[in-house]
Amino acid sequence: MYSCGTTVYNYAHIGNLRTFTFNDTLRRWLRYRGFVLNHVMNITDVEDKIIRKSMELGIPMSEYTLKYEKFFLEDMDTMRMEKPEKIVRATEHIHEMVELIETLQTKGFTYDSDGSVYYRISKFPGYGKLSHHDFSGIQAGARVDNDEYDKDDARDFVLWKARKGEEPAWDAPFGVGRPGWHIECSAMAMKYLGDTLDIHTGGVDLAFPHHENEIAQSEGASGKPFARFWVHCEHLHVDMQKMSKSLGNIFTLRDLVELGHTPEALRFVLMSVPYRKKLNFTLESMQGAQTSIDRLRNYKLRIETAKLAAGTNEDVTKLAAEALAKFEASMDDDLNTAEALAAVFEFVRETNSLLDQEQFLEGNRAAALDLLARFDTVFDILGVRVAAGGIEDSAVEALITERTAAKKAKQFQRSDEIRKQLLDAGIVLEDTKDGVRWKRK
RNA sequence: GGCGCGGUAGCCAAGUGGUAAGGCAGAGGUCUGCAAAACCUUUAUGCACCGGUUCGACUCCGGUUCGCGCCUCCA
Repeated sequence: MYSCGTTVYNYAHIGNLRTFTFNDTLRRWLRYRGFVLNHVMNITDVEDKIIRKSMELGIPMSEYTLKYEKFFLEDMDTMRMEKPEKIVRATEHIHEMVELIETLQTKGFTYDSDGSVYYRISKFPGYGKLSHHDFSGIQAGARVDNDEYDKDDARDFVLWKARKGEEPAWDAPFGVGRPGWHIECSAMAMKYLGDTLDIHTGGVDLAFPHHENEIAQSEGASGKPFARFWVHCEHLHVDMQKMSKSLGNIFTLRDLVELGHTPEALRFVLMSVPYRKKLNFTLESMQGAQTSIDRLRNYKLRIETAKLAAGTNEDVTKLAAEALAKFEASMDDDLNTAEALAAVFEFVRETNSLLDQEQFLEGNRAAALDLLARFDTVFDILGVRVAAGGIEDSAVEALITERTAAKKAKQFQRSDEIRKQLLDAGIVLEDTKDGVRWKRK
């Protein structure tokens, strides 16, 4: 599997993060179903914006890109995304790109213009198939180009850009310069995954022209189908509109954390809408997501700690089996995460009621926990990360013991004091009929 | 203009020829020394509008309307 990664010229925004969370969901579900993955994701670390910004700052391009690559990988980690088996940088595969361009030259798919090399789209009949673009009405050379490039056809795209000024460049048989964006993915995908990949993913906006161009390059060179499946993640919108600088509605993970939201809440929001649908992001939905996560975590805690009567309630066994079946069927159905989530919530509500009625028995505990564990294999939102330097579990337990004693002696002032002290340390107490339960906020 | 997506309760949102999942918010309740937390119940005679097909349509067909995206870099 190959995924178009990010261009490291700035912090990733939540739209980028949606696509990578989708990659992660797909990864995890394939693994859940027993597939062994070889997942490659690229990092674009040479490109117009990067060159311009690093030159403005007067620093080497790699210094600039490494900084944002680091932030990006940190964000992936914070969002609990699994790392692809390989993460590859464009600048470390210039040789492969040059070779691919040479192959295309030999096969007559290219032409030179002012030291740059272009792909001649009219040589590739299937162009436009993936994105349903019909170019039959466009005549070669009909469009009046701007001055920047001298192309024979508006559709043609650059494979190798001739060096301009002091920008970073590499030697190649066709002149000093740097690779075009599209050739990066073709070269790296084929190097690690062969001529034909099983799955190629990316954001919808990449379908045209990026993926269309990848197909033209790879299939032009190899003569074989490039990808068996193309899977595109729809965009995330903010308040019904695409994020853009002019609208000022771009959020990064760091922005949300500063507003007091958790990364898990974002993960939940991103996963609550199937990848193929547009997702309308609102800050209100972040709040709702957190409440939902807390509810699931409370349920898990309840199942783990409740005092249960011996025996097994077959109705619960049946409910758990049905919930798991629905969860798996939903995920199998083109990763319908919304339905999968619904299956779990339904089970939680039903079994919470049974717990209230003491109909949930000791023998049912394992099945419920197994469902949650399987759910969390994919969703990964139940585990709480303990902040470094936080209060130790044993200290919490000791204070709770003291508080319980104080309560028994009706020293409510002291018990409330302890409750407050723990709350300040991020520990929430819950008095239940089975005793005191606590959790980290 | 070309191609495509979508309009489902206050909000987010699944579904799809057989009579509306789920979450959040709201309302009511249970528990409790008080709280907090938690839990439960409840919330769309109707799925943008009009017409058609059908025993039956939110779901199919035709039309209308509104919103959005791609067609240049973009996850």
